[in-house]
Amino acid sequence: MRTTPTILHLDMDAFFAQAEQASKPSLRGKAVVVGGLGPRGVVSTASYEARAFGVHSAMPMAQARRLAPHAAYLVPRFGFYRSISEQVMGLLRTLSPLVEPLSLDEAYVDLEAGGAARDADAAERVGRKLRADIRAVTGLTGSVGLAASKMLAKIASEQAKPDGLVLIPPGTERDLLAPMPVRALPGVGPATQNHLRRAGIHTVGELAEAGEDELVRLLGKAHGHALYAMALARDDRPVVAEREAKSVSVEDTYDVDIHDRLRVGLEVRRLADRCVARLRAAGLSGRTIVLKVRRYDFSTLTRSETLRGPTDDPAVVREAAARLLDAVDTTGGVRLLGVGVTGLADYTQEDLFAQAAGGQRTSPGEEPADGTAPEPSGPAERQWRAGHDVRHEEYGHGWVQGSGLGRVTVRFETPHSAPGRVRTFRVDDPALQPAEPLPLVCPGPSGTPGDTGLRGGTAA
DNA sequence: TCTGGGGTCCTCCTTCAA
DNA sequence: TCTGTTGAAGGAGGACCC
Repeated sequence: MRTTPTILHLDMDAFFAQAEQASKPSLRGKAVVVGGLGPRGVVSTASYEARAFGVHSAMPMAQARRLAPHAAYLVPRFGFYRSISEQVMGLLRTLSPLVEPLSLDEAYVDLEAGGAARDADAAERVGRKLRADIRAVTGLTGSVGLAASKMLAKIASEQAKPDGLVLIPPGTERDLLAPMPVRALPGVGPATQNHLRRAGIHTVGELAEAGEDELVRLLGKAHGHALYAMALARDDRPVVAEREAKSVSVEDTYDVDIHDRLRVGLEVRRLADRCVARLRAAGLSGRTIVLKVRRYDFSTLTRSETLRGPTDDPAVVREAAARLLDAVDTTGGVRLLGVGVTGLADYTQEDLFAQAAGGQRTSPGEEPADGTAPEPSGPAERQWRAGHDVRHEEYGHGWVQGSGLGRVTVRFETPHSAPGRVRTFRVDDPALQPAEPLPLVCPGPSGTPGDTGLRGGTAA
């Protein structure tokens, strides 16, 4: 492991919620919850104001509404978040060629590889400037952790949140980790925590004391070894810029359980087509088709079939998925269906199976650019989704605050306006059209760096 | 309370061929 | 010819992450 804190972990603060607050002045300082708004939706991100009510990620939306009934509830706009993410990742790549994105709002950077920093002071300067640049370019805040390994850099950024920077000086790692709960370590979830609790292990220090053999006995070989190393603050994993996808999948949870076997078959077919569209868009094909079924009682099963060769043919994937479905009992109803492809190969490779099948190819519909599921087929009536941008011929730019009963409510404001007024229209009002999100920062000669507050007791 | 969607990795079991 | 061993590959499920 290196001896300088030159691995940087960036984590944007409550990213989706913060982006929505930045684009909607009336929501600033208010509780905002982003997630699925259907009866079975869960919270993707809650703003810090919403977290004060106990709302957090992965919580069922119904529970969030009980805890924070006055919060703004919005559906995610992945296309919008992706465009902000690309700006942030661009800034990171100016620091080093070794940037490892973990998601839209998180990444590791190896500062040493880019020559951006060789010691603690330089690393901290780079971290401060990065936070200022992110604020100037995107208008949003992110937290930075700096340490000598990926694990510690991530723990540092967690401590820095929100809107801060924490550097863990090399040599202090074990003392810092020892009193922390085992859940602070990456890879320890509720099940592992329970396992360890039953063995009387609650903190990272106790984990280290337990010894490697005991952890392997409790948790299995891979997990035991890995956890013991982390408890001793040992982590040699390099920052990896390019990661190849290992699987592609799509799944849908239905608002109401599906009982009709015919309908289940049709949904599996649709999912297979969507999965192949994603596969092709990535220039991939795959050998193993996976069907996922979650039943009415939340029990989940998967069935898979490996073909003789890789395919990206929708007909082949549809047929395999249908065969797998034949072997699944769906009486009682299903709440989720999914289709995936693993065993991926470059799609330039010979597609043996498609050839064997006669090579007939159909063109499934492309996924929307924002990666969300297509609208359910139904009446041709336009759907106004909460939080999405619109433009009105007379009133200008705004966003959908809510819709129902043939009416849509729009708040007219932009990222740079004062909080705007609300007006209601018929859902089919021709003067109202969907619109693209507006930029959060006015393009100007140069941005004004924001607050570069440094927080955390261990900060140098 | 009632649990999304898209992934990765690990473990355990079975089958099959050498 | 029969039996036992071993390793790879496939298949299912679970835990975890954002």
